[in-house]
Amino acid sequence: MQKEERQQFIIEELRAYNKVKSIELSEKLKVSEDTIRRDLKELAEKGQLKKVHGGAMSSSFSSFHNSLDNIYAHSSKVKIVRKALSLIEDNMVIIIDGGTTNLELAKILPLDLKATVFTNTLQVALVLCEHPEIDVCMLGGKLHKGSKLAIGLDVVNYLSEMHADICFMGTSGIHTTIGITENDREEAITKRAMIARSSRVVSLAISEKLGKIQPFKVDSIDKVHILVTEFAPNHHSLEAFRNAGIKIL
Amino acid sequence: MQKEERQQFIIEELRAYNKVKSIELSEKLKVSEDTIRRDLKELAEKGQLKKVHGGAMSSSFSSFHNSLDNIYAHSSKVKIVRKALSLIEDNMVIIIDGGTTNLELAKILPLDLKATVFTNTLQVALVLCEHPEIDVCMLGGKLHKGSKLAIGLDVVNYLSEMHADICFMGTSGIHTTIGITENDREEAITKRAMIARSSRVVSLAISEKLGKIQPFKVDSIDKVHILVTEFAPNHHSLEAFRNAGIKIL
DNA sequence: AAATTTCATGCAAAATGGCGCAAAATGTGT
DNA sequence: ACACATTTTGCGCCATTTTGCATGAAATTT
Repeated sequence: MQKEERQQFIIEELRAYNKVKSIELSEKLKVSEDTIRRDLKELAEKGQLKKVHGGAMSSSFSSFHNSLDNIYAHSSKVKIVRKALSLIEDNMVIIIDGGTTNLELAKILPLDLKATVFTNTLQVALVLCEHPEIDVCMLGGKLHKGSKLAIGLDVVNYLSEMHADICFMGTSGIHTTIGITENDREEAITKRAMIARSSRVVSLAISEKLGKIQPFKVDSIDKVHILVTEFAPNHHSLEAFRNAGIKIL
Repeated sequence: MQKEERQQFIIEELRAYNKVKSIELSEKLKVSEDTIRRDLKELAEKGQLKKVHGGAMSSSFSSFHNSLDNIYAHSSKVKIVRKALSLIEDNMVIIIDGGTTNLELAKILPLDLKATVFTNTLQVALVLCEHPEIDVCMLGGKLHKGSKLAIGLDVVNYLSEMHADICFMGTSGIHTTIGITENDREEAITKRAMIARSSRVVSLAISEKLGKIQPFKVDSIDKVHILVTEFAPNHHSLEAFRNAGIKIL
């Protein structure tokens, strides 16, 4: 990957998210942070972005905020997806479900990852289109407006004909005895189908979802193999899940 | 392998990937890197690409030149979709295909329009999610990265089970005798399926697509019922299409 | 205040670019 | 068919660019 291409990518990231972090860029682009820093310096001199501690932001956006962390308020989700990244290897078949945490996962995937990804959410699909080595398959069907994801019969039908190595589940509620729950019936059914077609099920859940119960049951707790939260694995509130036989990351 | 042939190949690679590396070209073309360098130098002097360290990039891709003629094209697209709007009524079943013009159409749809819309493009689906009265159905399948739309067997299968009142076709090339053509085979097949399942087919085409021919045939010209361009309906360059029995808007 | 993270600088290794030259290929006129 | 000019190509040599690492300073967090 040459310099110009990298810088082009940085500009695009900036257009999309108004902010970039040096570390994340270096992970995505597989170069050292020094190189990223040099890129940012050059682009800053050309006036194409504004450097800030830890990264850069779109120069037009900068007047409103002056710290990256204001923009990165969702840092617990970033923590989660960083950990989840370790579960992904080249040539996997991956299902990525809806939810903002899963969207963060898609954004942080290395640019050169080779994989086949099935997703029912529009934004995840859009982000993955930027990855040249990933085969993206959109699970089609009636769209749920709020969450911008496809749900219902069409998705379930499609899923029934396939199999994935790993499934990253968005989580509205996860409870040690009740299991996984959702607040929409069709969404619950869709998730259940995803679980059924995956060798491994990973639940990405910010801590506020732990112990929460939603109206519609997705599946029992033993279907979840791995739980990833922003807490350290030995955190006390994860005790019950560990006892339920779930691997904690 | 002749020089011209090589340089042609480089241009094509550039069109496909927007970037090329000298080493890879020298391997693919079985010549020394020096030769490639000389080719790139010549092409750069002719303005057909932009040389960068380690290879070259598509010159249009990098700078604002691109965005400038986007702005120019944008105004004609807005003209087109304004006219196309008159074709839409409440409670219709609508297919919206890919392309930037169709995206403009989606953006301009009245917020209170009641309709069922099928689309295979991610951005159109996202825009339509903001419309509370529109049932949006995403046509799923393997995604074509550049155009961010679902193409291929899955889409065709899904279409075969439905029927729409009207279909807004993105247009890469439309020619009075050759018909509608596309630059991707699967995209062509997908469009053909859309046409087959719609009572009325509308081609939204900025003038530069008129008379253009792409490698893959979608369907014959008599499948198009209505043609919408930025020109006034009596414009001379639309004469041939009117004679072909197409209604001009 | 201490610990961690990020930044700047210098440096060396690796990759890439540029130039001249000679061999090979191609074109041209007789 | 032959000699000669022109173009194209590959190689060697060296300059330049790029990159990663080490070190210490600066900024930020705990």
